[in-house]
Amino acid sequence: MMTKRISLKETQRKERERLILDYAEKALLEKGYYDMNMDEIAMGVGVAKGTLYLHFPKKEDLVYTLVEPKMQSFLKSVEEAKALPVSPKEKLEFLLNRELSGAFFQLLMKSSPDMTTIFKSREAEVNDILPKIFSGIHDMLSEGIREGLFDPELPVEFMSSAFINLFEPHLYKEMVEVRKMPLQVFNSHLSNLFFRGIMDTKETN
Amino acid sequence: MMTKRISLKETQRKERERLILDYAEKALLEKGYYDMNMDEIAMGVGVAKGTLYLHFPKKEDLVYTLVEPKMQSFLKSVEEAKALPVSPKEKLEFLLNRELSGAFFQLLMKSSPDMTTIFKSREAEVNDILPKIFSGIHDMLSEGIREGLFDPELPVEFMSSAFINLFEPHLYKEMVEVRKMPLQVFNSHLSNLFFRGIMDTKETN
Amino acid sequence: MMTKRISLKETQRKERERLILDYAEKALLEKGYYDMNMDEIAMGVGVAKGTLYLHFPKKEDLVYTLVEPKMQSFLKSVEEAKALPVSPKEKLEFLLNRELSGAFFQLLMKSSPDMTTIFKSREAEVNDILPKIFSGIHDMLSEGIREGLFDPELPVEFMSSAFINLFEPHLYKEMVEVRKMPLQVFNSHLSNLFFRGIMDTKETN
Amino acid sequence: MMTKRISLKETQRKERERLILDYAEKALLEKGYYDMNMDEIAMGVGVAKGTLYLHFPKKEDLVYTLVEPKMQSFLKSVEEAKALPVSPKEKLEFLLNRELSGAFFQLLMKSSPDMTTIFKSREAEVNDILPKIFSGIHDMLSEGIREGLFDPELPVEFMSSAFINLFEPHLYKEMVEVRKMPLQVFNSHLSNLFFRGIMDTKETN
DNA sequence: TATGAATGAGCCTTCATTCAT
DNA sequence: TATGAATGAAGGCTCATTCAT
Repeated sequence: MMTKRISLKETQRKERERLILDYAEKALLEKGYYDMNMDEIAMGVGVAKGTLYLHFPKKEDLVYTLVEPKMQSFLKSVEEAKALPVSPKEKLEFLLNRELSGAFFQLLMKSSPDMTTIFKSREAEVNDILPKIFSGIHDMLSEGIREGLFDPELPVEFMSSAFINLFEPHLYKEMVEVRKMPLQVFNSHLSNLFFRGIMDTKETN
Repeated sequence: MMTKRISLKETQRKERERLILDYAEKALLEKGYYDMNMDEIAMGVGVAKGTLYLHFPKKEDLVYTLVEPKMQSFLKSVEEAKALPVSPKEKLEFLLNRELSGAFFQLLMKSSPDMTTIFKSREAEVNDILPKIFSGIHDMLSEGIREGLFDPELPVEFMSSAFINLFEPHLYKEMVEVRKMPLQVFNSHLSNLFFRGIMDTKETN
Repeated sequence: MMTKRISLKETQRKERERLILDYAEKALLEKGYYDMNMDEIAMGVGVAKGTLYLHFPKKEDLVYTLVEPKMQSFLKSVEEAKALPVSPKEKLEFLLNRELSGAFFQLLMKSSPDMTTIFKSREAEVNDILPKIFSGIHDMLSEGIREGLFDPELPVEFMSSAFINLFEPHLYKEMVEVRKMPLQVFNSHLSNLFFRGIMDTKETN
Repeated sequence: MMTKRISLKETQRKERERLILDYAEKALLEKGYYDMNMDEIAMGVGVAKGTLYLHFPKKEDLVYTLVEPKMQSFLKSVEEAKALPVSPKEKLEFLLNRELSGAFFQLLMKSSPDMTTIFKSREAEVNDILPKIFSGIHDMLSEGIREGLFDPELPVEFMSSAFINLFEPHLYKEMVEVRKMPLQVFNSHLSNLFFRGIMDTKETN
């Protein structure tokens, strides 16, 4: 019974935290880090300002809490992709499929000047995650080159940066959310575009 | 004589405005909209803070004045490209070559949440320029499809968004500024990647 | 039986109140009124914050409850001293001995600007106790003057303020707590210093 | 003329700063560090809150700027006293005369728990001044003992702490400000009290 | 009765903008 | 016209106090 009550409270706490994070994510995406303010979030969620600070000691922490699991999930997908017993192209396609609609968000973040502030305050943690993501992708591309699938004249860094760019949310938003292109179709277009782009075509010539 | 003096003053005024805009551009790129502040810009340019407000009534106006000519120049390039008596592919390559190193900047801006604020305050003007840019690109791509060059299965909007993404500054920065890849090489990789990606390859199969 | 249970509860209540007061006293002395906060006290005592408010409706009340018995005890000592069948000098020495190491604390309080806030909220009570303390000391000093022991040229108010100053905790802290001077020695130095200072020495000349 | 204008502005600036410091000193003495707030000071001085921050970057700095010159002036008096070609007793009397009515204030500060905060933020500077004050007084007292004037049985630290206590503002306030005892008379009572207290009286016995 | 999550007033500080000189 | 001191609205954060459980 004691346990039940505790877990009830804990549940409510998590729920509240979820509400805050959801609202904050929306605000962050719409307004950016600086234009979203703690008052407005409190209002939006329907709690007092102080309550936010029970969950997140700083504004930075709230935002980082938002971003961190997305980076983690992305990293996890990268690692799963790498471990698949398929061709590098299929691995990367798996990754695109898995992450395009969801967690790509963090990469938007990385490009925003706002995010620099946040990431600076968590440098150690960020430096633990992001490089792993990049090197995972790098590995898959290198593998593809070694196997003669991808164009050896394109530097791997070029490919990986271009690949990362695919997760940039504007294209996704425009095509899937605005123009209602089915996600499947969007994914296949995107991977076609990219893989035809990096394919080693010399044998064809 | 009167005219001369005025035009002298006017010249000085323009010069100063140039200095302010140059410094502000650097600051904006390095720190983003919120972390660049008017004090710092005044200091950096070597004028008093009040002087900034003689040139730009709001911080927003300063930044918009920064972005606007870049959009205009981009639009001009689009129109020049369209008018060239060459294939659509070559038109788009011309555009890439012309704008990659310079004015793509504005598109970074557009993606940043900060910029939303700025653009909102100038909605009318922005809505006059941006759609023309997109439709210009759209036109060249459609032309390419009609001529059987580009894959008709890829929606034009998809192609154009992907094309716009090429100007996203991260890839450029990483490859050209950090890794010192020559701009020529970078351009050719980029256009290879893109055009192989959108090429109509059915005949090849 | 009813009474017994109540008194048991009452005992526990008092015990807890004691714990709170003890912890708060330490915190108050170390950090002052504003840097000691209710969270920290609750934590330190091992009760919930709300519990503090069952005992003391305001932070001010907690602190006043701390100070008040010390003033009372000091007053009691003054009255005992007055009633002793010995010389005024010995009465005052008794008072020094009795109170130096303990309750002088409240007087530190009085000098701190923080305490002003506290005392203002309890003006009536404070005005009932402090004047009695001062007049008790005043009486002993007057008696000593009348008996030709103390210098009649020194105003009594001067003597009494100087005497009160002896309880100022800095000297005590420095000598007894930091330099480990035995309390006996400290007391005798202090009373020597004071009484030689106020002694009527004309007859010696 | 240029110079004149500059010095005029500078004069006004100093005047304003003086007003702020004066008001802040009153507030600090009346309410203590925490109960005095920047809003109230701005209001009281008749400037906007932001203006305070043109003069003092932090609340702490404002208060420290208040306290620092008083410590410096006290130190200067100590050094002047030491250099006088008179007896140690007369040196210390000179110091009492000079500082009693004015700058002793800082020592009140030192005892207040609030001040701890301020001093912590300026540890280096404070540690440069305060020890010099104490050692200067210490030297004069030691000199007096060596010359057989002061009681060699009283530890010098005891004497010096007691001497410092004389500057404690309560006695002064009560006698001079409340009871209107002339400063001269107050000083002579005080030094009588103290010096009779520490005098070496063995030869008399 | 005891708890501790929730509250919100209040404080310090920043910075775009104004305006007297 | 150019200046830069002055302004004050707005934001992040703290903490005494309340109240549902």
